[in-house]
Amino acid sequence: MSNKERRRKEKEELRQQILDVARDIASKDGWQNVTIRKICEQIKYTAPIVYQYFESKEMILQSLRKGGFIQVFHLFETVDKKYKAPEKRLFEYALTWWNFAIQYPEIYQVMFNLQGAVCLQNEGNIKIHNTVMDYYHPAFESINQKAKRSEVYCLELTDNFIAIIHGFISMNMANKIKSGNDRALLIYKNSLQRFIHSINDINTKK
Amino acid sequence: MSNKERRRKEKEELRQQILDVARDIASKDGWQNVTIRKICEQIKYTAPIVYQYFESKEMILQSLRKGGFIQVFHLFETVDKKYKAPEKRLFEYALTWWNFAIQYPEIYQVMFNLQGAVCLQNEGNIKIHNTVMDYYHPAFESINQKAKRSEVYCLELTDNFIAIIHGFISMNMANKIKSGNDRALLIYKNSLQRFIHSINDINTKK
DNA sequence: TAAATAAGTTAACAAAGTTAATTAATTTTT
DNA sequence: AAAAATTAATTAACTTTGTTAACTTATTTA
Repeated sequence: MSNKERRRKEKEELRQQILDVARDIASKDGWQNVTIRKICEQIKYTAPIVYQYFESKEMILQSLRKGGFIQVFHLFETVDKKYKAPEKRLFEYALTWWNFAIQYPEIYQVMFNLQGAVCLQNEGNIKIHNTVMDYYHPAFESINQKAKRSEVYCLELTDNFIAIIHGFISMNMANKIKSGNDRALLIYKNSLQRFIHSINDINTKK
Repeated sequence: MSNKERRRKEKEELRQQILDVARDIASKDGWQNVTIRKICEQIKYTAPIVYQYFESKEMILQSLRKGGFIQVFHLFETVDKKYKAPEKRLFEYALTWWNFAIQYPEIYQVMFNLQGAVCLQNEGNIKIHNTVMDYYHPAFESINQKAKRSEVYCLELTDNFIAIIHGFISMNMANKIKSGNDRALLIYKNSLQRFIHSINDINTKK
């Protein structure tokens, strides 16, 4: 019966391989160039095999998206363990996010429908974001602790925080940071500091 | 000879019609569903005709992108005429941008490779952004006037400004604003205020 | 060993972008 | 005004893509 076990493992591995190859092609040639047949070329099988593992091409992307969110979530947890001060945490969430996007741009693209990575399924169906992982939460908590204001207002700050992060990252991804690519991270950090600082001000002035 | 004139005009009109129909389909069904054949169905011609007007499908998108940048640029000029105070201008640029994205999401998508509008041609070839129109400039000027710091630092603030704008808009476009869609604009405005405010602080504290 | 199941391949479809060949319409030239 | 040349448009066809159906080959089960 370890035969069956082995089979299951092999299938699991092939599934993973499909995901890996898709990523690999995306990272080399962009998501437009990820095709079922190219994937199959690399996994040494013919095209219909893929459909034993994924209902459709879109499901491959979706799986990668989900994996991306889970991974970021775990990175956030690590930050939570390592840092306690809310402003430090906020800063580190943002750095984590940035690093993730730099390290795995293809995944970031598929997570946010950027640069030709189209995967509509969960526009509207935001379950993945809201239930599987709520990537807002850690940031929200920290802003909550720091701003000491109404929940509504903290939610607003959180949206603001996310917008800065996502804005910078996607601008950087599209090469639209004018200050130059080498300075991009520095500028990002300064902007974060400025934002976190502005929460302080609001607080102290109150 | 007014025959030739008329012909030229007709051609110009058909070209424009192709662009309009492409937009129309994108706005109704998303960019994934914009196909040459569907465009032709609506302009009452067969597919190869399109290639007399556009080298490729990508060129259609590119033309729309360019048009989008030019339009935003003109809107910025209007703001410049209407408002003189740098902080007011900054605020109005951002509102202009937001309104544009709300009014023409398809165009915004094609301008920034969002939501499946893929048009790579000018990744790298940033000429359209830099020479045809330099959408950074109006914001940059105002930040310059307001912050009264080194050029490098102002450029940095500009990047920050743009990141907030683009971050909010694309988050909103992807329905990721947690505070709720109706509150999105309000939150956006507050965030802008917070940013503009933070420039002030830096200034006065110096 | 025969029957049932699983795994994989080949063949084929439809839709998409694109190009070539061909026909229809118009303009130009004689 | 008729023939030649040019322009406009269509049909046919090619390639690539996602996807499915039909078929073949292996493997497991009885």
